[in-house]
Amino acid sequence: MPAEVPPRPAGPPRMADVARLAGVSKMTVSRVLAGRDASAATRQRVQAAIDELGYLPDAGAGALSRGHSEFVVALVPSIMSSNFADTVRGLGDAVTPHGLSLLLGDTHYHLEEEARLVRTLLRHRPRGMMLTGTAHLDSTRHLLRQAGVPVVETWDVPSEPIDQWVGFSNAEAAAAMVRHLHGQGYRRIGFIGGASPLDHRGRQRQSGYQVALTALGLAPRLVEHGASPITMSHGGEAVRLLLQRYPDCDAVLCVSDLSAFGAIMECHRLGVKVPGGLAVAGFGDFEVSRYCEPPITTVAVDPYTLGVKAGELLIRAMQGERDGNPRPAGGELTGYSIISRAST
Amino acid sequence: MPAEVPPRPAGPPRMADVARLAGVSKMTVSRVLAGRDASAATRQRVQAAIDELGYLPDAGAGALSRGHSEFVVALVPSIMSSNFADTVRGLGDAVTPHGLSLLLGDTHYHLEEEARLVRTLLRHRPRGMMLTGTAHLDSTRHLLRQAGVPVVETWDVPSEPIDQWVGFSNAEAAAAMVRHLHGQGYRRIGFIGGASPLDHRGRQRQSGYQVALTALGLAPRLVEHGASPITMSHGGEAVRLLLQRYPDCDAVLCVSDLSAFGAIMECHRLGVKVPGGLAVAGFGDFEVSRYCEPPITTVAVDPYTLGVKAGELLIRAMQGERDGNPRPAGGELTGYSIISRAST
DNA sequence: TTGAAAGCGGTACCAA
DNA sequence: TTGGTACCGCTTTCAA
Repeated sequence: MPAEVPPRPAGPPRMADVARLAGVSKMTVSRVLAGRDASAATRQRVQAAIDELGYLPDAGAGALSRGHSEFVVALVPSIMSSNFADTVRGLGDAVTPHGLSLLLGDTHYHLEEEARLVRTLLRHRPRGMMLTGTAHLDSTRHLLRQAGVPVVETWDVPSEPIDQWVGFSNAEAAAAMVRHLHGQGYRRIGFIGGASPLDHRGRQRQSGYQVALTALGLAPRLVEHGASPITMSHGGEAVRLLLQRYPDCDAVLCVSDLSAFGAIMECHRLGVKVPGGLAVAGFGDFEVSRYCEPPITTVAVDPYTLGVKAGELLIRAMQGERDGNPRPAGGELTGYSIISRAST
Repeated sequence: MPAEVPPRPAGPPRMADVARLAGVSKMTVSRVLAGRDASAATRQRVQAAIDELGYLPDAGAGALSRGHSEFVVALVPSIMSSNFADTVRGLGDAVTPHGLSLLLGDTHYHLEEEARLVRTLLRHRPRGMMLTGTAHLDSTRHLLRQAGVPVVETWDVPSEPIDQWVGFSNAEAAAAMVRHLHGQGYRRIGFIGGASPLDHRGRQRQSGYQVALTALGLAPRLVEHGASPITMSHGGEAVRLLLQRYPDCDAVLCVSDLSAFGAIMECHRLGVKVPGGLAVAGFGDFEVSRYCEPPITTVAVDPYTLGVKAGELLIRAMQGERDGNPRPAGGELTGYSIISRAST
């Protein structure tokens, strides 16, 4: 068989192919695609050519020419956490209608990995970037500021914001739960958290617990156990340690609903009644807390809306850049609410 | 204040800036970045300039010039499902070490949305694409085949594969669970599934249940309730319906561990003993099934490894393209296992 | 080992 | 309303 001479190096059809088939210039094709001025007849011919060839404009080439991409970055500590997944979903729902696509990065709760991902993903010149949490390496902050890309930090209140933010105070929310338990009559309130210093939100919750407890004149009963992400099994193991070290505990606040659930299940096995023997409260309002037995008292924080709001802030920042307006600084404090259920 | 004349239209530093600062040509910078031939002295000067300017190469421009991008697409029905999130994590862990970034799409269990996402994300000329499930619109298949991008379908066994695949037979796995229940002595086995025809894997599990039941000479007891994604509350509601319609049920297989958990919690409330009054089995081996009381008998399918394998198949296909080898067709059947716990 | 020129696939700008 | 040209930032190719 004789070597065929390929007319073109194969690959998907280009705008030039469409132009040729429609008998117009590339520019006219470009205009039709952008929905700009073109006669009805031309528009139709071009559209026919596009359909026939199955032409899809190259987003990268367009971005290079236009000067900006169509990406928004979402960085989460763990996509496996339904909480963060929900925030990503909210972000997606907010930005995809604007023609933007989501670049996802999972930092695995490592600030170094976060820095690496920021570097890598910044190379794609995203229109905006959502970060989870407010603890970042200096190099990350520096990179982000220098890149000038709109940033939204979420899930916490930054003491030193990179740009915009939307979140709530994990410390205050945990403190509110402590006061709630105190209001219910509990006095020997323990805390089950993770052992990892990297889980900044977990540390904040723990510190809120300690501050509130001290304010009430009570003594802390603390168990730090398990690496992030905190799981149900961590909760089960931690509650054993708690009951061992502090047998007089009448209530415990867990750093996450996952560990609260694990703790309650372990209590079942140990023959400890919940809430009679030990009241158990969680954090995050996971689905499991609503449906388990007993349902778990928790702090609800609405992760989906957090993501939606982050997306809206990014969109607004993008529009501001287009219109030459200064970036709207500051952030938004979102609420949390104590949901009292049968576990306390 | 006199109008300043901007030397450049601002923006991040370009390769030309690095070249100027280092006193070399763009090409030399490009070579240093690619780790190709360059004298040690030059290499050092260039690196110094890169560091000083904080230069990050533009990935889009590079992709345009090189002829291929650095993206892999992950399409899931719902990022909120810890199962699919785990697969995305596996895919990420497999491809990011190769310098690739994840473009995420959430189809919300809609084939039309999937088609839309495939269109949009194909415009970024990804190196590979992971799809969840094997049910797709014809237009989606057509688009993908025409684009010639390596595709891996996951979480099921395609009867008409688009390209490669890695998964297991949801029908067979459900049938195996039915046989397991039968082996435990149960004879009046019900099934709780979703009402949505869009959840193809759910339908497959249901059909596997029916086939196995028929083979055993037993009569089906079916409840279809709730839209995808199936939640814990769906399970609770469905089990009420089941016990109402088929009060003689001695066991039930749920389409997901989530609904199994919801069903068990509802049984607690109804005063139905599990497994004494009703044995409950799930599907998916979610964390909650391991730690709840009683622990749930389920089908384990290892979603993380599914993602890793999908990533490896894509990487291999990419390498094959580079080396001019034909795309390795076919797929990989992954295992599942019945995990017997106290709920049955 | 290094550099100059061309071109990847689009869009902005200006002219017709 | 349409087309030509330059150029976005990088890599490939070829020559020095």
